[in-house]
Amino acid sequence: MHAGSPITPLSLALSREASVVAGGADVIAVLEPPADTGFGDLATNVAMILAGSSRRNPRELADELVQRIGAAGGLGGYVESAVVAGPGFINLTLSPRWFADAARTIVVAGDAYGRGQAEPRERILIEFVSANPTGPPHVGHARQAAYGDGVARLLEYAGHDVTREFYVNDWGRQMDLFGASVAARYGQLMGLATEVPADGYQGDYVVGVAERIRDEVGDAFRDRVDPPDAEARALFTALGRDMMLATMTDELERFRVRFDAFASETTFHAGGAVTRGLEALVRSGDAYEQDGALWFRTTAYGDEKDRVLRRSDGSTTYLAADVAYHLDKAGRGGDRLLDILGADHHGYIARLRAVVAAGGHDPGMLEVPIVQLVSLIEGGEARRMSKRAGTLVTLGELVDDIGVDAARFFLVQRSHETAFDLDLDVARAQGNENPVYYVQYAHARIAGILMQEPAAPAAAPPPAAIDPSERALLISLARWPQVVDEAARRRSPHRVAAFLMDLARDFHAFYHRCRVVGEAPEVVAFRLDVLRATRSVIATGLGLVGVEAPDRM
RNA sequence: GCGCCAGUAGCUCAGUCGGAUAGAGCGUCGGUCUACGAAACCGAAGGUCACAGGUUCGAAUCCUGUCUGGCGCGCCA
Repeated sequence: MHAGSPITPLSLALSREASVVAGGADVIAVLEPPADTGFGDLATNVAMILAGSSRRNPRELADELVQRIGAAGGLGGYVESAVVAGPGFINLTLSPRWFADAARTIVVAGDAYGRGQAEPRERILIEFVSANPTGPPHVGHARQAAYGDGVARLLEYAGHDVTREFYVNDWGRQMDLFGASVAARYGQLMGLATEVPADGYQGDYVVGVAERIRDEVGDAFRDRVDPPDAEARALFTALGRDMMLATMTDELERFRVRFDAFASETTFHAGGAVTRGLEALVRSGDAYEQDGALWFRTTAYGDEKDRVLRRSDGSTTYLAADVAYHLDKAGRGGDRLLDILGADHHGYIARLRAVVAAGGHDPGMLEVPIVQLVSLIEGGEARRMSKRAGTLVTLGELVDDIGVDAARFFLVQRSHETAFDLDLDVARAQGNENPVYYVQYAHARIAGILMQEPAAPAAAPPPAAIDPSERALLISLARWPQVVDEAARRRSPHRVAAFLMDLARDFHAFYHRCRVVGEAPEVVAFRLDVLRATRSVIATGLGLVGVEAPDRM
């Protein structure tokens, strides 16, 4: 049951009849495309559902329901025939009037067709990508960005109030190492024999960071980097952080991913929020001292073991900052928190949930979708990537290679729960082996026809006959509101991509069987609506996965 | 050893709160441009849905067990 779908009136009318057959029980008849299009346009298993509760023969119930459909004038003239098949399915063949009305409805709704299906509407804070600003974003970040932004767009379209947030992990050991690495490279630029720490950042981009710092400060720190003093370390770390964060956001923006807010780990430390968070946990009895360290009793909330918040040397762990951050997020008054994490962080979920629960919030408000790994295939072989050796493929390189549209479509096409291999040869292809162009081409083709501005009569009756390809196309279009709803509820933008492939296929088949220009007036009128409706839904769907809908290619 | 995710066509993957003969793209084979864009369409071949039990009118889907792969199991982040 989805507002705006041309299937909904049918479903409601059928539900009324089914309730009567069931003796007054409340029934919802779900209408879906049948397994085989030869069976009809839509099918329902409602008789089989009723058979279960009323202990009656499903086929007998179906027969009765079919009679009532006939008596009800074919559900308002929309049903041409209804037949019982198989174990008790009812197959409906719809009338030309339904198809004409459906196309018109979608055209009139335009971009709003499918929008606002969410119930109830929520204020959702979605955090994703969140990385150490110690290097450029890589392919793994790209998948998380494509997924996180896809979910955000989907939730917005479904009617939720969404905020995209990037948590900057700009504090701690990794940042210190990064700062030391930058300082060493700066020293080398000054002609010194400084060396990047063995466990530091070896990538060439660090040289670039050092060069830009040299351009700013000149040789002022020449004598302070071998070894670097505290002030020098802080400066190189801070400048490096700013540059890398700027690189990340620039690259992500080029990838069509923008954030509404940034949260800095350093800020939580500097502002005292980390200390206050730990004190709150101690006060509530959720944290305790042992062996000189401060422990978070996460086992009380389902974790397998307790976790250290403050080490015996007095320094705080990553988790301590996340306590502050998540208490902050949970306390902002929204309904739901989404943390998009990579597969290597899934062991962290129980800890985050414990933070939310210990803060007195419903732990159910926190959802943590896990994005599995993506690897690159080229020439039939896995492309080796190592962060240490600096051979990671960056987001920027990926975009330069295959383009934003292909990158986003490929990365969001597969369920985030599945580790998958991205074949660069296929993604790079400009031709027919590339799925993203298959969908875009459908959009461009429609634009091409509409640009000819074919004339149509203002008000035309439905055409006498509807082609099978038109039936398939309209039924697909009618499913869109439900696709949006399911994809949003399940945080699964890949369902949008899969739908677009189906829709494009239906359109291309229609295109080859049905002409628009030069047909009878009522046929032209109908098919123009079909074209406009299809173009609108494709454009909307592509927009939800961050891909452009070109008028020509 | 424990936890999470996965195992579906030659390859990459959809489909998983039970429904009819299990799908798509790529690849392979064969057709289709003197009519709106052939970046397209039509057709064919290709499957023990990892395996074994169970639940029921009906299981790729739910339950149990087994096998295989990825990731994780730190006073790292």
